[in-house]
Amino acid sequence: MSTEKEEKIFEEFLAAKKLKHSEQRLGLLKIFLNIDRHLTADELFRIAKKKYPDLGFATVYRTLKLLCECGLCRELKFEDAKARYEHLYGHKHHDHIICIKCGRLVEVVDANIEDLQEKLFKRHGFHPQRHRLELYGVCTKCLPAASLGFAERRAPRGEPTGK
Amino acid sequence: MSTEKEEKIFEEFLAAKKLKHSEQRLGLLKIFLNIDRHLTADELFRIAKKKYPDLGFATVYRTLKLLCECGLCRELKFEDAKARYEHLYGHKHHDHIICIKCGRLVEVVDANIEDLQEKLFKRHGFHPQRHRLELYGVCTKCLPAASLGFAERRAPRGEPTGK
DNA sequence: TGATATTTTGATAATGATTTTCAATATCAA
DNA sequence: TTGATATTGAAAATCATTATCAAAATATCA
Repeated sequence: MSTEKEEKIFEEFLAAKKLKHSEQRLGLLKIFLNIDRHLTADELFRIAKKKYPDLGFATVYRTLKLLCECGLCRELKFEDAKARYEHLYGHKHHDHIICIKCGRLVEVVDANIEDLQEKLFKRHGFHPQRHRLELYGVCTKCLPAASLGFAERRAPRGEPTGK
Repeated sequence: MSTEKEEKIFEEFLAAKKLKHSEQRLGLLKIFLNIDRHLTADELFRIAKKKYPDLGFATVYRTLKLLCECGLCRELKFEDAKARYEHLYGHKHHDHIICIKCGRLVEVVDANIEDLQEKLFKRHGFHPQRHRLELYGVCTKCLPAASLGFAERRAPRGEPTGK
């Protein structure tokens, strides 16, 4: 997969901040861009460790932070403790619907909702910066189970259940 | 302030769950209901400690969890690490606008947005459960400062700046 | 009431994700 | 190259939140 455009963005960002290019940084970016799901720092660490056996934990966190700063990555914090990261490679702005039973994640885009959010900002005299919208519900696959009386089961610490 | 109705809800919830009534639990509820802002567990702890010098940390967390379960309290997780709690005493459902400069918080209600969210749930075959909407922007008070070139200053760990 | 069983409590240790520290190594500019 | 500076991995530190546990409080029922 060609990720040159993103690599260039990252390189330029590093240069602009007078930071240094490094094997790990670029390597992590490539690996990250080629995985199309929302990863925790730990998941990315495990995957990247295969290619870079010496890779350290902290480097993953440090690099993800840089990627967020230059707009190639977005940090998501759902209802559980750990942060997840999604890259913006071939994705436009979107919000998320999360199934509270199986953890399934759907990306949604809706112009109306974006417009309305802008209006709310204006109405309260705020200069819009960003927003976060998460919809929690039960997906079709899980609905039968839910209606069989498991609906009240609580996911541990509000974490999207399952995988 | 009369919080009898809420106290009754809590008592009945405890009874239904075969839990015991206790001085601390009711005391915390009263203190919590009489503060009209979004508290962290630690803030509530410090405040309640004045009335109950022996109060322990864990009890505050435990009680807040119970209050959430019985619907008197809602846990909020903004972009920083710690959870905040708001009671639903005299408040209907609302979302939040947060100023990323000063941390000011505004509660917003908008029927259109609620409707649209329902539609999104339906469109993707989800059975709605709850949602979370947070709008991050810069409030009027902070706009002059922002436009003076401080706009790029980063709040620590994404936490709403200031107090 | 009082005895007993069960919960709750506070203090403290444990947890788990993320950050910091620091000495060794890599990168860059001249 | 060289010297200055940034990055790295490992390990320790942080910070919010939870679990543990013995003592105290509360409920049950004889």
